[in-house]
Amino acid sequence: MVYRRTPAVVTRLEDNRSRILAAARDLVAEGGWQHAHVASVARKAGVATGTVYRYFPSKAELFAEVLANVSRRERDVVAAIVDGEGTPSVRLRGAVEAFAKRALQGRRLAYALIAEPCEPEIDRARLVWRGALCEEFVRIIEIGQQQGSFRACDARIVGTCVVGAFMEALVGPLAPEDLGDDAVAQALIREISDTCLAIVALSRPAGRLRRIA
Amino acid sequence: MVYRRTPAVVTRLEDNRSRILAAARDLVAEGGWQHAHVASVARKAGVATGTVYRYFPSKAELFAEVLANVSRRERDVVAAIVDGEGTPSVRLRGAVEAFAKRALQGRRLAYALIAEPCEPEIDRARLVWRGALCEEFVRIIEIGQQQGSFRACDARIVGTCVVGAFMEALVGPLAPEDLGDDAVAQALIREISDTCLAIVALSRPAGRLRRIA
Amino acid sequence: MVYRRTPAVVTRLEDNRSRILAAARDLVAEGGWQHAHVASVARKAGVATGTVYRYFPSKAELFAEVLANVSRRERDVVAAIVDGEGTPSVRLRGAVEAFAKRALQGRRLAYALIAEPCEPEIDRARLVWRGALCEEFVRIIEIGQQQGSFRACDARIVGTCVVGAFMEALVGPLAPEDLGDDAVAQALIREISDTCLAIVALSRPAGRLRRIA
Amino acid sequence: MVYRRTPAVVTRLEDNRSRILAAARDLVAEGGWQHAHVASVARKAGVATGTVYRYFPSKAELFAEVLANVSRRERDVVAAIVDGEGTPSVRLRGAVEAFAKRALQGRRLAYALIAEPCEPEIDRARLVWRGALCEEFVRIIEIGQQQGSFRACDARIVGTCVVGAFMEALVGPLAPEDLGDDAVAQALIREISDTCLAIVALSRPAGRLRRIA
DNA sequence: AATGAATGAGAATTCATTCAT
DNA sequence: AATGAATGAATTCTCATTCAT
Repeated sequence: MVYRRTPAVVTRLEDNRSRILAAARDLVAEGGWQHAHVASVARKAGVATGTVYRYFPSKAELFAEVLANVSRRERDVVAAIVDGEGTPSVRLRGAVEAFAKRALQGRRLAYALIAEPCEPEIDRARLVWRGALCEEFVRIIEIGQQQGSFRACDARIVGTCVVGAFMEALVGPLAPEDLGDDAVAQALIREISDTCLAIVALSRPAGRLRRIA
Repeated sequence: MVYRRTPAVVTRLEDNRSRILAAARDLVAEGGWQHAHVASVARKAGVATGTVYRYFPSKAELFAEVLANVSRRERDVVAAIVDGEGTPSVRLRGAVEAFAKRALQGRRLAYALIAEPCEPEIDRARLVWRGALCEEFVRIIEIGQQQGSFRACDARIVGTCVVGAFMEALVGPLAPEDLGDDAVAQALIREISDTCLAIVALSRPAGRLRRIA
Repeated sequence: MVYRRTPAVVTRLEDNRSRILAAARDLVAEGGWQHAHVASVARKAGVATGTVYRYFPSKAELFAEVLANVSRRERDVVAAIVDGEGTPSVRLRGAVEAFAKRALQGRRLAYALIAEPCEPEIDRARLVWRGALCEEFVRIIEIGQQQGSFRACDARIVGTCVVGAFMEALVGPLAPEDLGDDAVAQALIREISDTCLAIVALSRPAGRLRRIA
Repeated sequence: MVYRRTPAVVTRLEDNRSRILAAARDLVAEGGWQHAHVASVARKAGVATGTVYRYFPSKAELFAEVLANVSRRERDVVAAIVDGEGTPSVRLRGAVEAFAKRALQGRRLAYALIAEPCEPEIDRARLVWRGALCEEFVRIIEIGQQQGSFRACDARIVGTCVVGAFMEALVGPLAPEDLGDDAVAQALIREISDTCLAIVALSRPAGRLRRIA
């Protein structure tokens, strides 16, 4: 009882909590939601199953926090770039490439967190963070529009398209699987960031050009 | 044997199989894979659970067929447009808009079939059809490139981006939910098809233009 | 209705009944009771599942009849030998060898009918026919005892032992599997019939001899 | 972890595992494999069905262990006698009688474990232990042959016959059912062991004696 | 008489959550 | 605070039997 406030125990508690979170994250990174059972998490964290429930009220909330932790980090990285130096184009390209590089390092995790839903409650958490990530892209698009670098468009919708485009090409089920070669990965990232820039580029789409001509 | 040829029985046989398929599809359309249990399908189809197994060897094969049926239809619609008349730009825009219109009519179903996985076996079927749909977009991009209407790029990657872009904006978790208003839906579709055209448009990306200039 | 008595239909009925019985027997001969489903029987017999129930009130009664048919034939063969010519020893040996030869021609069937139980109701039928077969061996033992050729013993118990001995060696799970070679089969049958004769031979068992000596 | 060493918990763990095994064994002893369902075992053991799966990965492995436990004990008893004192005849007789006495105490169980198959996986376990038991009888026969006490024969085949003979008379479907009377049981056992000795006795089979004479 | 689709009770197995220790 | 065994509802699949046609 008294111990509760002693740093040692707090550390211990935090230790356990962190280890459970880390174990959960690693499990998702390895096998997606399919194998992310509470018992597996506990085993990997080196605690008893019941202990998981001392720190998290339910499986869903545990994994929602896993998702939030990872997603927040990605969002922050992107946000820092959006708020950084350079033209809107440079920043948009930088944000896409930064996200891509990180996602490619842990694609299974990225896929699970981004695209692979399972329980509705976890899905809700995903929605929040996917929205937060998208928001950053909406922001840079709006900045670009204000500066006259990007074409006029509904930034919210186009931002969603940008996110969809690079995610699908990076971690979607149709994304190339053999990215062991760094050069191949670099080329993929380049192509994707070119594509995302094209989405917001000033020039009118080809279809309209013709019609006008 | 003899009965097989009587229209009444043929109808009846087809009826049940179709009703099971329809029930399965509707269930997915309503609640995603989460609630797509064999027992629910049977109840909704008005048959016994065992009857489901007369027509489908397993739950996975039933839902794989649901997925294939819907997906094939979408793929065929898109393919017809890709093989149709008009400039590559007109055709790409047409394909995107046709898919969008249809997807918006049953977004929950579209989402489940496109993005929401569950059992690995069903997932495999999804992959096939998602790949087939993507292939159509790759094709029109390549046609556009050959005719000089679209920019030089890796058609496969960019095709994936196009698919990701419009799917995310249409049925992804960030897609707008209140599309009851037809005008709003029309505007969304327009914006998405503009965006997809922008992806392949001839003009060089804005980011590079600046740098060069 | 009227047709019922016309020979053609009677033939047809008998035809169907026989085909169902034959199909059932063949199925057991191929895969034991494990795969002896009513639907499989019907398919193999070329009739509808429901038709099986026109001729047999239940699965159990169908297979009980299969069992009875085959077993009766074996019993009759053995009975004929028991009632035939020759010394009791010759007849006992003949009966064992006749049974063995026939059993080896269809060991899966023999095993299923003799040793592999499944449903209690079928088991009851097996009991009857196994008893009938055993009875023939009891008879020949008693004849041998009356003629002073066989040792004094409880013919019923020893008859059971004889049946157990040759069945175990012939179709039991420990029986040799590779009897493709006729010479090997011949040797096995010889050894078994020697053994069965030894069971009833006049000489006192070795254990007693020693003690007396 | 810590608890594991406290006797109370060890007892408890062992208790439940044992109770499940005992319940499974009793269920087989009462009704054979027919009524040996996981749910019944759990009910009889006083635990939830899920608990069974904490201790055994599958129904088949649970019952395979039941079978192995009982069979190993029987095999060991027989092996000890085979490796014990006395002439081969005395030992063979002792082994048969020991097995018989034990088998008569739980005939339904003995029958189920010895003869009544059900699931192929359990069957495989049975085969192993039945073979192990048989092996002991083969061994004593070979010992007897080496010492000149038993007749020349294929020990493997004749060992199988011995096992078949006493099993059939003891627990086979033709074995007498009313063995409540100890005297009757004693007489049965005596007759069976006499018979098994006769199988290996030195004297030439009667059939041959006659012919030669 | 024949058909064979439909039935539905059952059986095995999983896993998030609880709770006595 | 930690443990981890126990729970049991939920889910998929099977197959003997029935019955409308």
